[in-house]
Amino acid sequence: MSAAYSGTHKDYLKTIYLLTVDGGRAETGQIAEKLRVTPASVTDMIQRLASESPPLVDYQKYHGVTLTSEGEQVALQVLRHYRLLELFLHEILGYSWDKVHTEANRLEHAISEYFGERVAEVLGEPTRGLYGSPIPSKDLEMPHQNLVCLHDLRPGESGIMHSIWDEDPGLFRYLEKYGLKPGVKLSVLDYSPYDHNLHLQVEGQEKEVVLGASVTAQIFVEKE
Amino acid sequence: MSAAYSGTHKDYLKTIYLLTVDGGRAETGQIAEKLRVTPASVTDMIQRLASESPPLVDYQKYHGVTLTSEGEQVALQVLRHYRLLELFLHEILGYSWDKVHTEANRLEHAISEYFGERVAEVLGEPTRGLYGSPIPSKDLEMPHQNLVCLHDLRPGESGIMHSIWDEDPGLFRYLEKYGLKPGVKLSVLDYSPYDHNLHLQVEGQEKEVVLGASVTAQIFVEKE
DNA sequence: AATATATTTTAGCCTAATCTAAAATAATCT
DNA sequence: AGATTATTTTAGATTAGGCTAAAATATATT
Repeated sequence: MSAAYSGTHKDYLKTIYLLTVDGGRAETGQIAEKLRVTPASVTDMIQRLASESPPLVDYQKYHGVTLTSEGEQVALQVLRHYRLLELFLHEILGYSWDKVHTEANRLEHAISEYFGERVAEVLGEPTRGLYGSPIPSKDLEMPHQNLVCLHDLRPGESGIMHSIWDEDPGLFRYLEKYGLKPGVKLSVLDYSPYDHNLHLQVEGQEKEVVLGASVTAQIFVEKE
Repeated sequence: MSAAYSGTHKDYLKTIYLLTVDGGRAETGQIAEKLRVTPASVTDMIQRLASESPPLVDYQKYHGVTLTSEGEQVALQVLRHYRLLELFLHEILGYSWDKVHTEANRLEHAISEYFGERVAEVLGEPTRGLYGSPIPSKDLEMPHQNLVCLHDLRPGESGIMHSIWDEDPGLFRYLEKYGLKPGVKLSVLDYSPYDHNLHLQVEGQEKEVVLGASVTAQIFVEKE
């Protein structure tokens, strides 16, 4: 199936995917930051990705990139492996949240297709990974979901906590203290337009939870 | 503990270790063959390994290398990870014998120290891997064993099948047909000096097993 | 001991992925 | 609109690891 793209190629494609799921284009600087390389290196790599045949990205000078459908296939494949690995490290090898990220990244470009599928089977073909992140299926379909940003919910609306942007373990642990973890139901009690705080009723919590905009902007919920 | 040597360095060190356990020096050509690179590349790499500080190999031009004790530490560390991985792939992920080898090799230089130790724990801190290969302990001691080559046993002597040289899955499956696998007791019934065949009594087998020199030279047994 | 063969080393070159510094372009602010 | 600031791209260099072809050394054979 998938040709043998280098591990580095794959990193770029995964990153671009993540930066463009919401529809925009991925900018050189953003990619550089995520990948911790210089913008010059990104430009370089992007141009190589664009001149593969078939091209893996659509590149417009000074205006960032999007994935072509070929690029997206590769990205989804990588993302599948990556998220399976995260889950695997946590569930089978007992890794803590914090350690999962780096190790999965390193392993990601070493594992074979076969390894990925073995892991998937051992884990019971999961469709959700850590932090509730969606795992593309074997034939690279993203599990359907009606996700909105918690920040955009208003009083009376409710949903199920799904995942957090950026997979930041620190934030994750912070939210856990308020009973906020993937799968938990929540509803919005109040919203104050001045500070953009949201007052939430969280399933299993007595007291209401108040979160600021910088936090709610990070949280995805599946709307009911 | 161990500095961050590159994955390629580690491959070389592991290979050199395996080629020198029996006391000799590893020759450029042998290393090249195992690693499937040209002899020129090997010379190059060897020289780099020799000029690390501290040096990882003892190199004498035109006369191959041995590991320094620093090099051996690294090699044992790699070997530990490698053999843990092999076992892990087989036991936990259900890999067949044949597939284990390549995947373990690829994974080997991607995994962290921590990963290795997690795997070790999940497997129950094993001291023997696939094919009965010895796994260095966490503090890099090789499990003690009184190994001899089956080829050197004579009528009346006996031992326990331990492992095969080169970890060739094909040969391994062949031997399995005669009940010969790690842990099985065997004794030598007869030896013919003309063709160097050995006649064996194998535990659990009715008929005696006759093996040629090219096969017995590949088999290690733990002498009683 | 001299030659032939085999192995190892050197020398020079290549590619992928990165970097820095300078040039080009885009975005922002008065 | 023009000037300043920020971002992106180019150009040229570097490093690791590998290659080929030719030179050096060792080993084997007569």
